[in-house]
Amino acid sequence: MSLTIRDVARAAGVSTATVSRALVPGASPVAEETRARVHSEAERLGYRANHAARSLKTRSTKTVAVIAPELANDFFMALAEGIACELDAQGYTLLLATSENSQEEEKKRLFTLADRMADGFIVIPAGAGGEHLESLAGRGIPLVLIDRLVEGTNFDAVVSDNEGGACALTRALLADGFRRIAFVGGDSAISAARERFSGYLRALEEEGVRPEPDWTLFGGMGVDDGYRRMGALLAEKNPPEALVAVNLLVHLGMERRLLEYHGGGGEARFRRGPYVPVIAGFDESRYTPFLPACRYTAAQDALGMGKEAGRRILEKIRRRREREKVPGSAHNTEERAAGCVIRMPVAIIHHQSFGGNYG
Amino acid sequence: MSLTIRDVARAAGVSTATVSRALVPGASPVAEETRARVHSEAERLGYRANHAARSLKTRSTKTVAVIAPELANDFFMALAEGIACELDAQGYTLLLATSENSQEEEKKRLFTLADRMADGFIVIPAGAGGEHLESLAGRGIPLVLIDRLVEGTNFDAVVSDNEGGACALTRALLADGFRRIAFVGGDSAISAARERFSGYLRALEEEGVRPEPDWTLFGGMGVDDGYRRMGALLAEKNPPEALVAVNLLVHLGMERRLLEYHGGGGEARFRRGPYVPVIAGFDESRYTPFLPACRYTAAQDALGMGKEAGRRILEKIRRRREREKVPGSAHNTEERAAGCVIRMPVAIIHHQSFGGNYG
DNA sequence: CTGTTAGCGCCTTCAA
DNA sequence: TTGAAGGCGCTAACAG
Repeated sequence: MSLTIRDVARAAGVSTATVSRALVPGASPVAEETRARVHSEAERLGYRANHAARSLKTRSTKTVAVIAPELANDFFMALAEGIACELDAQGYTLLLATSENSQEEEKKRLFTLADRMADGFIVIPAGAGGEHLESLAGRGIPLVLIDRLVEGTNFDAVVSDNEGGACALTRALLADGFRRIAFVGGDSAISAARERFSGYLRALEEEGVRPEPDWTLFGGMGVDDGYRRMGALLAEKNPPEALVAVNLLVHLGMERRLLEYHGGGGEARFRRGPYVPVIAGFDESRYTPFLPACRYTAAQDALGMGKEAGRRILEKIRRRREREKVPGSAHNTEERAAGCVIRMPVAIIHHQSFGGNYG
Repeated sequence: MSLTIRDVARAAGVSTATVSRALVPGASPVAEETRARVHSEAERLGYRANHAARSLKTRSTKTVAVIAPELANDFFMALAEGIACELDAQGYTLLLATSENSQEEEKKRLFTLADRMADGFIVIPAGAGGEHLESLAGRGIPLVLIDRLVEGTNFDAVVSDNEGGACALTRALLADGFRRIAFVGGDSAISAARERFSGYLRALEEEGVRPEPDWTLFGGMGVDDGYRRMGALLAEKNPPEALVAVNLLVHLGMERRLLEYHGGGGEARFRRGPYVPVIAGFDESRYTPFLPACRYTAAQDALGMGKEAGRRILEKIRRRREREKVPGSAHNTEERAAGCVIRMPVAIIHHQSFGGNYG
């Protein structure tokens, strides 16, 4: 059916070996004239190399797999776009898959894609377990984590300065005079959530403020979770004046619950209501300016994080290939450098145009 | 390095052919006892089939490529999740790539992925041109469009009832008593935009209303475009009372511009301002309840569309394989059935809880 | 039901 | 600088 290297060889009057050499950039030397002829013939015939055959031979697919807990998530996809940007520049293809927020799925995907010989992986871990990741790394497959760390492991990673961001967010609320501040949402299996929580605690401690025990319960990372926790807080006799949301989804759920609480009848409800809290939340997006209770957000540099992770994985892939070139180096020469964690700064944004002013 | 089928064969005391037959589900008959032994040995050794070798032989990768204009887009990713859901169920892998809103990129990606032998493609076209798509289809590669059609082509497609949705949206505004209604955003290269615009026109005609010429200019599909168009409308001496937004991004830009216009100082601005329009827009999301001017949205069933497209592509892949089984059938037996376009209904949602009430 | 055999298309020593 | 030849791991005839 389709054209092979042999067709090109015949057309150009050379051997298949020469065609291969002429077509692969970094290959052995070929006479300039020959190379040109091969290229023009290949072009003329519309030859396209068979990727499977090449992979079978070279054991490389020029592919990096990215596994995200979900696809319909602005932040994760912004990370993915950053990664894609870096990979494209190097002729690599991005393979995007979802773990559906399940470690079991994550593991399956990971192995499926490893079988397909992805050259490397960038993973946003769905949970706390890291055995499957270790197992990949044990096979010598390059891996870098992004956005979240996995406790007890030592992988290279690119994450935000979650602790610092949450601390800054909380400090901003304290500086505004609030003392009764709750932390909403979170999941102890997710490093970003733990770090943000501890940043919140640190800021409070600095000011000698102690939060109510009820206000420091984790409650999940989704919209529903924020909705529920907000509902619980509304039921308290003396609710917090300000809130720190662990992420945008939780933040959104909280705003939704507040909207309902205030009766949803004309905007004046926000002044009329007995309870008007202020929210500071992680993640900035196109939508945060419209969230009524939102006063501060911590903006992560998702694109930058993605690019950084892309660079890291390409570097590891390159090093691996080099290592395997040298037959002398046994498998135990396997890169065992300590996992290097890059923390990217976050920017605190003050939303004064909307929600910041009704309090 | 890694285990091959031969290692398993040796361990199980059978030939490689038998191992292959035992491991592939739909293969030739194998004695139950043999199959069990092969499976247990494969398991014990931790054998994993080499995908490249298998693809090289079978010319199939069990992969469907999805090309979207961008990744960080809730609607596109919701389509992708619908597709993934269907593919997973059939043991196929989703390969997600982005065209970065460029036809040139779309074309490159398409060919790259075709070389990697994706078994089929689901494309959200970035623009109006369809030569590259035709070229793929000419090679007999299964393809279905989603969300947008390409003029002058005849591919299978799954789209929303854009015309009907926009018409319903506009009718709702008319029923509320508005007569001066503008259409904002759009791109003549994108079928969904054209269809929505014509739905808007139809509703107006039914009521004998004629829009200002300025109010029917397309102006792009992004946030910035909505922002700019809204700015232009604000500058008019007699601006429209109501607006139909071509999509959520444009809608968002419009809301942003309105926010600024009203001065961003406390919520009372919405009553104080001289100009308080109502917006009806395509796409429902978690955020639309918070958009102050938003009264109606047309909710597309993205998940359902994705699933439908997934089913369609798998069906085409299946048929293609069958067709190629029969050697008698020449290439011209190639499926040439008229492209079947499925139109999914949209739901009109009334946002009364927030923006709908201040007008 | 199972083994033998012959490639799939490409890259890569080894010689020339 | 180029050609010849072998094999990557797997599947699909064809015999047995």
